[in-house]
Amino acid sequence: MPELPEVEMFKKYLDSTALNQKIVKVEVKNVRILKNVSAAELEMTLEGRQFLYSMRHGKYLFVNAGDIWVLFHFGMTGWLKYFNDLTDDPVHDRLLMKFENGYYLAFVGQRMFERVGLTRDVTQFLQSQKIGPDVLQIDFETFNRVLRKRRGIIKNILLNQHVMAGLGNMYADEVLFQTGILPTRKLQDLNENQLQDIFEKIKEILQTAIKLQADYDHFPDFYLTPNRNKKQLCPKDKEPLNQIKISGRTAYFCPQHQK
DNA sequence: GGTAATGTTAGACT
DNA sequence: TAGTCTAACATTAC
Repeated sequence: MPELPEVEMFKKYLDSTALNQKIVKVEVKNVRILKNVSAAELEMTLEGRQFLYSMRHGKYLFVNAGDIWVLFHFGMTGWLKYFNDLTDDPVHDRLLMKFENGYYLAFVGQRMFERVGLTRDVTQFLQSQKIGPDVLQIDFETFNRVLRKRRGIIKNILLNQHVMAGLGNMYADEVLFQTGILPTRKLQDLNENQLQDIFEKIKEILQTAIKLQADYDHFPDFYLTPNRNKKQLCPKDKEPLNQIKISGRTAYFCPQHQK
């Protein structure tokens, strides 16, 4: 689920459900998800406050609660659920917040890669984690400057949240497919036009994904993403995609259309 | 039962 | 020293 477009969906979900209501009870169900905070501190800090607004940076969601922010990172399997009846509480509920109106917001995730924490200063938090600029917010100059400092293969650089934040495994493959560049190409071997193309496709793909509510079953026919889990065929010529491991992650690509 | 899954990061390496 | 890369993390589904 959670690359940049999915986190954007979670933001919209939270904004439309859980804002401007007093939090009456907070329960950490599993301390493993806590980042730089104890269960007692998180619970005591949030109880009595309200969520006022939120902002997303890369794959992080920050929710303002007055002079403090709650940060969510959704790992591989995290999501949010707002509900009224406790019997609807998802199995892998890791953090449960109850509001004055009787509704609950659960932070859910099966694999324990999710994280929740507190910060008083979002900018400082991002700096401390060395998170790069949000990929939807940068212009080409910044993109180019940030990339040129790096070496190595292009896919790893696109995935590196210290370089720029938001792309994950699936969308990085999508960008490289649509730009016709092999995931194993070295950044140094790419020319300015190719970087410009990557930059533009990143924006276009992420904005399209957000518009389509990150539901890749409804992505345009020429997108790679819906194919990686299903037929694993290139949408252009219906030939089988190649599949290789890069730094432990599976990269899908079309050997005919990516050079 | 083996394998892979949308992510991050400690530690090894360069 | 700082950037790069791999393995490990935890759990479930196929």
